[in-house]
Amino acid sequence: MRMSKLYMPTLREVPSEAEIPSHKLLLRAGMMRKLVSGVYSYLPLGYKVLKKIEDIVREEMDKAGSQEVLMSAIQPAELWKQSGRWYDYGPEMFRLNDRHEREFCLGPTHEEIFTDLIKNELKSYKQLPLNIYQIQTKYRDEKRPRFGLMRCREFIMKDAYSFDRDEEGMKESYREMWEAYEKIFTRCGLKFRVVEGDSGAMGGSDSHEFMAMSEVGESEIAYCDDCDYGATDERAECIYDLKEQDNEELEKEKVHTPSVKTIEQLEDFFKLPADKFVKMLIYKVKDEIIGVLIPGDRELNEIKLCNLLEVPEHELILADEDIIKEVTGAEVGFAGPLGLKKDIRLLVDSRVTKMKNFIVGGNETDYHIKNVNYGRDFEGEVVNDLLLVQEGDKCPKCNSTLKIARGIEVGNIFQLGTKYSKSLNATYLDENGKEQYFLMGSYGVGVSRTMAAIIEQSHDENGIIWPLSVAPYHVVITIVNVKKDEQIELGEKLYKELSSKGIEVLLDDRKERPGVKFKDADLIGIPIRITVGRKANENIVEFVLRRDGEKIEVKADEVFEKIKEEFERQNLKL
RNA sequence: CGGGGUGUAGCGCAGUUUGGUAGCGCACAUGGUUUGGGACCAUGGAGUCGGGGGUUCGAAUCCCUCCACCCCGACCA
Repeated sequence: MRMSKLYMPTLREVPSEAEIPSHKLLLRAGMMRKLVSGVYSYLPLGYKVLKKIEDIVREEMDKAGSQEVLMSAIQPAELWKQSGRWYDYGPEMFRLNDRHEREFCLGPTHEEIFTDLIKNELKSYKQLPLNIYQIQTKYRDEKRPRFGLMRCREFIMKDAYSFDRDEEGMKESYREMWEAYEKIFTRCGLKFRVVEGDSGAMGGSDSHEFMAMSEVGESEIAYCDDCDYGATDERAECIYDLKEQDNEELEKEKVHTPSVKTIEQLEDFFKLPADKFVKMLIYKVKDEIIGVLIPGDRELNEIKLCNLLEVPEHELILADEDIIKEVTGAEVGFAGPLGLKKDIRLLVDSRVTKMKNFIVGGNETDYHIKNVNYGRDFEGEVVNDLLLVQEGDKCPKCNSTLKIARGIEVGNIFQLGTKYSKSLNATYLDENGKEQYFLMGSYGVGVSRTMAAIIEQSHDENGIIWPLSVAPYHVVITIVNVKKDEQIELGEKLYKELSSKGIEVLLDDRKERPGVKFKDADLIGIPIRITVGRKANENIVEFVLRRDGEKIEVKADEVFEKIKEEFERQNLKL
């Protein structure tokens, strides 16, 4: 491709809407433009990258035995009503009516549609397992689209669905997808971790998330360097040793604590560390009031609480002032398990039962009670673990120390079980002619998000640094001065030669000053640059790698070999 | 959806406090000089000042209202 003809509107200045590197660089490099909030148009360079990522996904899915199909983005409401998700999905779903007032939505995901597709024709156990996928546009009316391609309202996703006869088969399909995903993200050049996820709203049992490690990631994960354990913060099991506790239970005592409400204020007032306190959080779940007791130095994990109570997250509401007053008889900040005005369900994190002589709110404004002990002074439903992990907690697998990091969720895999086959009545006949529900799995890759994740992990102050596997072009030939015939001739010659050998080449034949060309080449992140300049008449050019910027002079007829070396270094065939 | 902020030429911004009819840099066009890391000079084109309503002789500026966009929180590929 000749750059004089390429539609590549690069920007010197960053549009003020962009905050993170991938968003800024995609705009500056002329790879995409915003249409409206959360919806982007892909320009030639950006679309090329997207297609490269798609092709990697496609190859690995095909190799794993999945078959590609293409479904519509527009879906009838009926199927969603059958699965119940028409109501559960909420305002995230783009809904629309046709001229006959029939209801539709723009698909946020395709479990219902895939299940419906196969259920009338996939009838025998002999046809199983089946795995089908598509690469297609998804729509989610996000509460807050942000960070460019990171959280969009329209995005490109690969979604796959497996259908198996039994649990064992489903697990096998799951494992195959796991392996395919590891290959996909490795080929995209991403540093990633596979972590346990919370299956929450998708239903089903086991799930894992593929996290591209990045500071700007929206998910927090806990992981272990000494083994392969990793989990999202919502899911991670929280294990830690309590500090040494008193041997004897002391007599409890009411203490006047005027206006001392928060844990920090209490630490200050009592001159004691946060782990000597127990805090009580009060929640409203439907019509029930629930008190949750956890150690003062820890945070509650609301997802774990939701899973325990078997309610969706939006039904768990932190109690307001009025409810707290009603339950405790005191202002906010003095809640405790002793002497509650109302009989409420009390959940107690197991760690609290092991603490001795701790301090709790007195259920009376400006009072706390010290030397409180579980069992002697109060009782409740003991729950093993309701806490949010912290850096330094113990690894549940190997007892080593956990670390916390941020990640971009670029893929996930779910074991769905029979959730959708049951609600949509999708069955096959087994050897005995008996109807059985399919065991399903669903597997997503955020294709457009992966593009952003690659940039987040691979850029510098000058622009993007694409790995060869997804770069829009492998090589850019920069002609320093287009008024010099020998430079043009050599550039053109190399352009033809390399192109004919299967290398994707950009020829910078623009009538621009060299500085502009170098800046653009760096910005758009072409992995290899061949500079044709001063020594063109000696048949010598410069070979530069975008990732380290080191320049070496090579003879023009050795360029191909040098390029080949770099392909090999990046584990690519040429 | 709650909290905060912004909206003036394609992009980045000034002008708004104190009303007087719109400006700077980049980009774009033309001519010239330049040519190894975003050149310089000259000339030029480009604006419903987010929309609507109001106050006023007069509104980018004051008031009301609607909208869009961005950031922080709860959700997800």
